[in-house]
Amino acid sequence: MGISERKEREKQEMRDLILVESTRMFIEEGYEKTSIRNIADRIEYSPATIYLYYKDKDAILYDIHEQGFEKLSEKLSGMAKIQNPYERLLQMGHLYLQFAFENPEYYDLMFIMRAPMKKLNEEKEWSCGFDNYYFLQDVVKECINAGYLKPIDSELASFSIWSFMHGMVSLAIRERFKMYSEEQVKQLMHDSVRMIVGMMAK
Amino acid sequence: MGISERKEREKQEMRDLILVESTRMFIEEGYEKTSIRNIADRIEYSPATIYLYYKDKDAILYDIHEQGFEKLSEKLSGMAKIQNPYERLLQMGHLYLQFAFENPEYYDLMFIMRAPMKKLNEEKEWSCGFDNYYFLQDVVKECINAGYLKPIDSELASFSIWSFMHGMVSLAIRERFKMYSEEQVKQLMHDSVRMIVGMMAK
DNA sequence: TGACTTACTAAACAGTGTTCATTAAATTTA
DNA sequence: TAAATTTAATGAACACTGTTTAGTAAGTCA
Repeated sequence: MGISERKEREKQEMRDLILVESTRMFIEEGYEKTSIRNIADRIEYSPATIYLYYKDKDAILYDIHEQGFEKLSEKLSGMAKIQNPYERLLQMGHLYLQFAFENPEYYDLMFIMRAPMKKLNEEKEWSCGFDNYYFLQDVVKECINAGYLKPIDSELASFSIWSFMHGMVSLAIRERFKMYSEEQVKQLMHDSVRMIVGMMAK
Repeated sequence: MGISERKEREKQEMRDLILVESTRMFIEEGYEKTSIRNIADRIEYSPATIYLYYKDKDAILYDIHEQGFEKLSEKLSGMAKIQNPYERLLQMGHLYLQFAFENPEYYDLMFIMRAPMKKLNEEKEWSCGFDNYYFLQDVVKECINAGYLKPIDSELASFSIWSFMHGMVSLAIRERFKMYSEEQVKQLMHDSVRMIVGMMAK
């Protein structure tokens, strides 16, 4: 029976088509213009068809948000080769900022918007978020064990570092740094990473 | 001419009525249920009437967001009596967290949501935001001058502290701390403030 | 070929922010 | 006081939104 397999394949292709075009619209045209009807127009199907492949709009946003985490992981992978864990931690900070500036819409979806989180309140846990957080914790632990950072609680340190990084990025993305120019904000952010991590260093 | 003054007064009263009831709905019923039509129902006027007193929905949200800053200022005023600037800075941090936990909807509007910022892209500057930031800067400067904090750049330090505080709060409000219970998050936050400010101390 | 299943959609529902012509009331002018 | 004018308020519409459902057309199977 090759037919049912072809159908399965076609169903997956349709889901992909919706996801790819939704993502493109979300990134290129912004959240405002990404409505179910606009997506339907783009893929040349009726709005109702989308609901045969995705439960609701939040489910699409959840999948896009997951893709964002894949992109972030790619970005951070360029950091694994650094031997010194303290240098790795610093680089991780700078790459996080770079990711946020290069993909503000993804970042918004991943860490600020409410919509994608609604999906997992009922079903699954937020594994893509957990993975990155535990990854940070491991680097911090390594830094402490190797004596690069003060002997602080690694969980508390990771919590603080992530909060701090996210604070800078989200204030920038949601336009709360109006007292500074964009250039100033970028400069302050990178200086800030050096200062905060520097203060944790022995 | 008492008539034009009475009219002026009535106009202001109507604006107040809209603002008070919008705020009540926003805080009690949440953002979802605060639509122009719902507000109109509540004040027993037609939706179109609201547009005679507010340019658009964002203008209402801007005024509510300003009220939030007043509430925050009140909260922080309970900190002025502390003589020691380092203790004052620490207390400021804890009060900021307390404000956010007691008024998450206000906090969201003040520092996360895009809507209220749209209004001031054309007209004025974000003075209520500026005031609080400069206030923090002053406390930090005082701490440095009095020798409680390391001789770091006060602007960079304030930038970092605010970012860090906001990061914790906004990750909590937008439900990104799913790896912790609510109690754990609160504990981590307050511990975190002590640790970060502690590391800036001499 | 006829029965059944699947894929798709037009149309509707209930909601949103916003605008505008019209009405009714208050105020000013003659 | 009566007429003219200004002001305040609204019903109804516009152009959207996410979502559901009944109905159609095409593909698959017996």
